[in-house]
Amino acid sequence: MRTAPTILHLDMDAFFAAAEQAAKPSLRGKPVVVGGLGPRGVVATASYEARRFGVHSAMPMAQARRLAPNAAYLVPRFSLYRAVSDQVMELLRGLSPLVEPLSLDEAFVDLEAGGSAHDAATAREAGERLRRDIRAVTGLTGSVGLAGSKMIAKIASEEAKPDGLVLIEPGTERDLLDPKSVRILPGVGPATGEHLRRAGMTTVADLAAAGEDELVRLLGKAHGESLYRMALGYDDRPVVAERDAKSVSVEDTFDVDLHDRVRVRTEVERLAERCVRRLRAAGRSGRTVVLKVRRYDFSTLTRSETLRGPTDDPVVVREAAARLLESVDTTGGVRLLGVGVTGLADFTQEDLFAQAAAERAEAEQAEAERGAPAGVAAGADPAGAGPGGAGAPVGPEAVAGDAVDAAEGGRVAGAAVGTGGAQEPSAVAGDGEARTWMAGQDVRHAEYGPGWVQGSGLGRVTVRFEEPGSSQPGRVRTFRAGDPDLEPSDPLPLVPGQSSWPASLPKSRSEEGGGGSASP
DNA sequence: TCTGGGGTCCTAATACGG
DNA sequence: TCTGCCGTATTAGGACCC
Repeated sequence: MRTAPTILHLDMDAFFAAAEQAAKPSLRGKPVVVGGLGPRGVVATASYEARRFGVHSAMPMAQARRLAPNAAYLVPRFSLYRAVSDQVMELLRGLSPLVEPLSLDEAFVDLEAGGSAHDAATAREAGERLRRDIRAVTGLTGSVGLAGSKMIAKIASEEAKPDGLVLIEPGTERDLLDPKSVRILPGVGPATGEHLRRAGMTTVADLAAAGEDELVRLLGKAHGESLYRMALGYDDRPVVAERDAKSVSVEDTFDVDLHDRVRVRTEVERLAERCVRRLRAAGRSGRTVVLKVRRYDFSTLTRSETLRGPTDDPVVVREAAARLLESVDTTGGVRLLGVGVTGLADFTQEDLFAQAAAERAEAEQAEAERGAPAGVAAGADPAGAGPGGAGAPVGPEAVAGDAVDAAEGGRVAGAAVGTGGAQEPSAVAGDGEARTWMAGQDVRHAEYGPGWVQGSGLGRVTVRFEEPGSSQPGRVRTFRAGDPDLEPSDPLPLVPGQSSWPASLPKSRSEEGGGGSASP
């Protein structure tokens, strides 16, 4: 808590959707929905135009389509959002070295630590200048909250949306908080909100009036105490620049529940490989392997195993995940599988070789001691099998809607090496063969230049030829899906001629980017 | 056509060494 | 030797966030 409103919270407005609209002139002013396009997809971001139809994030895509049948439905392109996000974060770091990113589109900045503001007037000035700079560099709008604490700054930026700035003078926090729903406080979600409602508390003022003891009785010590402080507007959490990740995980929801035990096992192995690839890319290793299974009825269970030391060996993680799967009942069907690693450490290569060897030796010894034939589980699957051995390729079926797999269809093509799925390379095949085109993906045509996929199916792909700088909607043309003149391309800067735009987007990051919904 | 993916943090039960 | 207690890990689950 400080006496000057020098903590800034920036929240980009409808970020994914706004970036798509900036990239695709024909979508400006129209409802745009970004999210998973598979049968089990959900909305990641809806443009303000789409929100008017009642579409909002986390809504099942099917419901969104019913509400706004004429909106543009696009798969997320994380490479684009990351590039824009990098530009924005760079501007924030110009204000202060103390920048705490919360996600691609949100961050706290400690203006005081950066010397860019010391009172309300200078803070407001810095905030307005930031908003102008963001618009100039990215073409997008962001909302800014300024306050003496993180919590209030975040609530202020929410108040400022869209495209505004709100400054809360320290000392006036409770005027802002008191009438609001308990749900605006961080940590109060659907469950806690309902809990509080049943206890007769719906506003923040109700919480403050109830007192700390009552909240602790209701919600437990940690949650109750922190909630009481928040309700009074007390929050002295500092802005923290760098925070190391504490876990790495990957998961896939399947378009149709998996029933085949063998298939479940191959999927777990694929996920383990993907997880390790991410772990290694981050230069980390982990000690605890976690398996996550969501069953047909949406019940979720996790199983974990802690190793004797951290590892980044794919064999070790895969085998641990497979062991964990043995203890899970999957009859009835599996909706989602996930593999994660926690207890992260920075790794050293030597340790890991030793670790893997020790791990295997120990396992074999254990088997031997039990009198079981050595290495039934371990030996059955030689290390060489690799990702290629995993699972039937996901068949991109033109019929049931395109967007079968990972978010970044287009760019993934350029990075097929890094992405375990056997299906992606199909997009990179140069000729005749049918390719997977994802709604929204960037392409370039040898004759017509840059454009984006408007739709695909039945061996055809429809492309609109326009780019961020175009002043009006571009022409639409349809090609054979296998047209050799058409190829995936990287996103262009939203504001032409930006020197801060990554010249070549980092291919190695392709592993992230959710939406991965694998066809059975 | 119900309900993504990648995280963090908290709690409670249980195990274990002393 | 048995029992109680304490602190620490491990494991599982759940709430929450974007």
